[in-house]
Amino acid sequence: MAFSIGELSRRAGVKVPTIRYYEAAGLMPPAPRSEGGQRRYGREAVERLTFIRHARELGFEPEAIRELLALAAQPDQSCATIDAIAARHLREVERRIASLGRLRDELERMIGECGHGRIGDCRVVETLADHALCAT
Amino acid sequence: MAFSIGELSRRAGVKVPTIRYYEAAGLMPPAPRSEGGQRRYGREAVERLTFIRHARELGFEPEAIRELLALAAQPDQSCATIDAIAARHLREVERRIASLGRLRDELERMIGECGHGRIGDCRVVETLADHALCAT
DNA sequence: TCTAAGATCTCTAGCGACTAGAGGTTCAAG
DNA sequence: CTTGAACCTCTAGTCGCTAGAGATCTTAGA
Repeated sequence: MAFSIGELSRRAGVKVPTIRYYEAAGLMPPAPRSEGGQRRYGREAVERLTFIRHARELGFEPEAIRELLALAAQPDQSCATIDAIAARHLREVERRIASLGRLRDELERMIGECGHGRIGDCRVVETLADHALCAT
Repeated sequence: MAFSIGELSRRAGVKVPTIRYYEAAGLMPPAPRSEGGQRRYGREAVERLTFIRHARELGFEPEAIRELLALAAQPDQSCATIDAIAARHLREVERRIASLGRLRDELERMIGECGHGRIGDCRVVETLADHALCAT
């Protein structure tokens, strides 16, 4: 039921010192301690930590992650507050999906042309250089 | 035609010191200089720099960006080489799109429930905590 | 043509987010 | 019990920027 930081590290795929760092940075709550002062974790810690890792890999900054985590905790905030925050993140997420979609199409096109025996010209730079993708 | 680093900064939305840092880090090529030793840029620099910024915002590490830029430069490498690199990036991009798609759906659901006058429970953490999303 | 304000130059130092020891304590399998 | 792996805190280092300091270049206006 309660396991060590090493076990949490293995389950969530996050290095031990990084977990301690996240605690110090306020992304993870202070873990309860054993008699001897070692951190003990439960199932929720794995979920929270895995979420943090995925969100980081997707390019979200700690501040944005903090806000998403707060959304999840939602300590009886008003509907309007939650709605505004969620809507803002939704727009950002949609922008990213659009950008990645273009990059995907371009990579697929290149690979497709490769299959037909010729080296297609690569336009990945042009694909993601589009200013329409900028945050406004 | 040839403009300054400040102008490039404005056009690409990247801070001046960051541009110099990218040059030192090898993400941007060494810029040609004016008589007095100031950097001068052309249109391609804006595209390349904007690409780098977008890719960074999407969570790609400098090493991955370097590889994508190399793909774009493609100095007559074999089709197989290009294909392998592009395919690897394609898989990664598809993983990200899938993750972001889930997050989008979850945010939409929350906002939808909000519109119906109640505070929906937030499952964004569970949404991105899924281990199936991990790089394998 | 000259000049002065604003850009740019290099260099060093700082910050955020980790990451890697050092030196000491706790845990748990045998 | 013991003992070795895992954990603790603390300091210091790396990476990707970011912010000065002090000197030089550029350029618009007199």
